[in-house]
Amino acid sequence: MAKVIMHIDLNAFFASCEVIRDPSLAGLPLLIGHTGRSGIVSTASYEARAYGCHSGQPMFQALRLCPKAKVIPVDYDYYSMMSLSFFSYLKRFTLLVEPASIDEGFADMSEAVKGKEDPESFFRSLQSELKKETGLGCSIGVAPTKWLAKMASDLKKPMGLTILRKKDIPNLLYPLPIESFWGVGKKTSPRLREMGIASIGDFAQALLRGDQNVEKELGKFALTAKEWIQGYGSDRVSPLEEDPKSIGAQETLAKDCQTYEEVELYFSRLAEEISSRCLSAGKEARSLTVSVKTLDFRLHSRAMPFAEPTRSSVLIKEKAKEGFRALMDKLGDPKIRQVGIALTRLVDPQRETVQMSLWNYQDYERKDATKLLIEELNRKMDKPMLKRASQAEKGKKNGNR
DNA sequence: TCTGGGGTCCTAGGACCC
DNA sequence: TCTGGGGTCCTAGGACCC
Repeated sequence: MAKVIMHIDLNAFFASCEVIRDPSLAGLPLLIGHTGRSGIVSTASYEARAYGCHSGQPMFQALRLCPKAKVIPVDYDYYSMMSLSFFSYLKRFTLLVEPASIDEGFADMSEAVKGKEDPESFFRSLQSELKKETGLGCSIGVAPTKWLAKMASDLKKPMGLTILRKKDIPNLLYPLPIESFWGVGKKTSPRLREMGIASIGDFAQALLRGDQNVEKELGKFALTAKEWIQGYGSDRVSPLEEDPKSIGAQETLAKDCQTYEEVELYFSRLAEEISSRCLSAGKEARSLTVSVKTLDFRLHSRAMPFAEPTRSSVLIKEKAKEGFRALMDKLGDPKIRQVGIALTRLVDPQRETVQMSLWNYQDYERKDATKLLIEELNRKMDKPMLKRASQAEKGKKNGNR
């Protein structure tokens, strides 16, 4: 039985939030974003979009297009609050709500629409009630899979509503330019165009006949895309929050730098920040990745394992410094415009005792490894923890998959 | 005044073990 | 001494999304 998946996307979310806070901004061209040397537009209000402004654009370019636009700095904490009230509104209809980002999400409405004679007016009123209650406008896509729902919600903006059935795919999606295929970005679309694929319909045909060039270009994604366009993608809405796989922060430098001394303050800030976010997430990191962006906008990175899992800002900064030096050495001390640190290979501190020791083992000289491992186990582990952890390991090995 | 910051997933290649 | 393949773990870089 086909599910009823809704994708709901808040229109010009940051700008809407600002208008809600200060209604005198209504109807004005607004640019929400940072203004510094490398500021970009996070969100442009629809009035600003009429001038060609859009998110991701350098702020100075947007201002050239629309000099009278009002620039407002991003207030992420406030938008996060508004986002929460948006998602709790959705939960009135179903608990199967999956946030996809701060301003969009999926909801499994299969139960909610059951027995409704006129689903369209049901979604229409869901939309207008949200607007009435919170001031937030949204576009809604309804379809049997998440990908189709996402594509549907993009079809009409703002305040759009599109119900897309499998049989509507050729009519509604095939005519769209290849660029609007979710998952095909600005690197892949020109390559597809070179192969004569200009529309989603062309793309679908190529995938369905198993075009070798296209498959080679897309790799594993070819199979996924083929399923999506046939209406067979995932329809599982999972309300449970996933564990983060990495926690990182980066910052564009006030001016281009070359030495560690010049960027040390940035590293202090970044280390503090990710350390505290790691604590909030209840995680520790087994590795860290330092990255620098050179003047040609290329990103270079260097992974550095910790001796044992940590979230200490002191250790993070120390390790980042080491990695930075190694990276700059390898690159020949280029000028850089951005630095970043990310914590990776995150673990739950309480449950990782055994793995932690095994990890340490890899860090030691091979010849001493066994001895050190035994010492480590004796020193670090209380017996019950050891028992629990090894049982968990056993369970994992014997478990499914 | 050229182009942010938060992520996820994929790929290719290397190290190491059996 | 040479050859070799499979599997796992890790790294660096890139594509994509909001």
